[in-house]
Amino acid sequence: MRLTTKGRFAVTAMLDLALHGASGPVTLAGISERQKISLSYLEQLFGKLRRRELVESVRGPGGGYHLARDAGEVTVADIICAVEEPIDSTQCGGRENCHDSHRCMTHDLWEDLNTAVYGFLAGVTLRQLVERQRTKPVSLVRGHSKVREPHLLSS
Amino acid sequence: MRLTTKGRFAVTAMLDLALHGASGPVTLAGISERQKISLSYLEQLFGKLRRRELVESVRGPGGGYHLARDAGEVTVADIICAVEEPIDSTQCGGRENCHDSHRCMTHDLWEDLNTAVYGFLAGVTLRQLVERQRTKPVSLVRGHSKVREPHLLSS
DNA sequence: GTATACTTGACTGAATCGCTCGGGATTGAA
DNA sequence: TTCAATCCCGAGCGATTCAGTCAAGTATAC
Repeated sequence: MRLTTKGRFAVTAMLDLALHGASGPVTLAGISERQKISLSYLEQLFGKLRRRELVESVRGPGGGYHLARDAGEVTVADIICAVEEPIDSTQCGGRENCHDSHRCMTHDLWEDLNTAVYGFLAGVTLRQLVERQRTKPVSLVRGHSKVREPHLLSS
Repeated sequence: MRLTTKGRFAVTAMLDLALHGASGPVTLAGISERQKISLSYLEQLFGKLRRRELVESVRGPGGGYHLARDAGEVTVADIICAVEEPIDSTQCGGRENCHDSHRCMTHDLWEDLNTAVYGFLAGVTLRQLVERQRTKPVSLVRGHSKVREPHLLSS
């Protein structure tokens, strides 16, 4: 599990899709304008999201994208895994080439941390993000010194 | 908060340090050999770890590195933040250039996810990893019990 | 003095990131 | 039937980061 701005773009775009998807397909041009993400870059990202069956496309005029599943069935982990390059999590590969007493220490350690982070993000659904976005209208930027929303953590 | 193999190398190296630090300073050459990480690359990583005051160095023959604090006071998040490049978490920067109704949606969303992941990793200490490594079969890191204040994650 | 070990900085090939460009293919509407 | 909107796809590009090398230091123990 890798975390870069690429994943953030994808999550942002999916959230936009969920927010605007009520009235028919959402165009990438719209997302591009609202979220200030390059249209061509969005096309790349949505190619991956479509291949992972997180979104479905409607071609032709009036077309666009819509979620392939209910927002409650799509997690942040799904989205990030769809677009991020896979990380090569092992150098010993769980195979033969680690011999000494610290065999696979690296592997186990990182795999566990990885799993934990993944599990965390897999507990956050798009629906949660949508609701959080709707109930918390935008005012706070800097004054946000509060502890984070508990429902994001409890997963 | 970015997650790549670089952070994994650093965590692995710090864990090795914690495991072997009982009998004096640990040399990078030793870590390199045990963990199969390039010595020169370790030098770079430990330069950053030292500047962040996570480790201290002892020069000369018999020298090496040791933890600057108790293993229970060093978290995985500390280590990763020390070596990973900072992610530019905003394009609107919380400033003027986001005008429409979705102002800062991106910013808030990602910052919250970021904070949550950070908080999770900040709940895992080096000591926990050491103990888990020593008593092998213990299941998991999952014990991030309490919510933490998200003070300084933005940089 | 010399060997050991940390310290620093420049550099490099490969990969990835974020993005552009130029073309397609498909479809609804005029 | 034509046209425009929209998705689809691949090549390529400049910048950055990754992971690592190389070459020089400086400090210290012996």
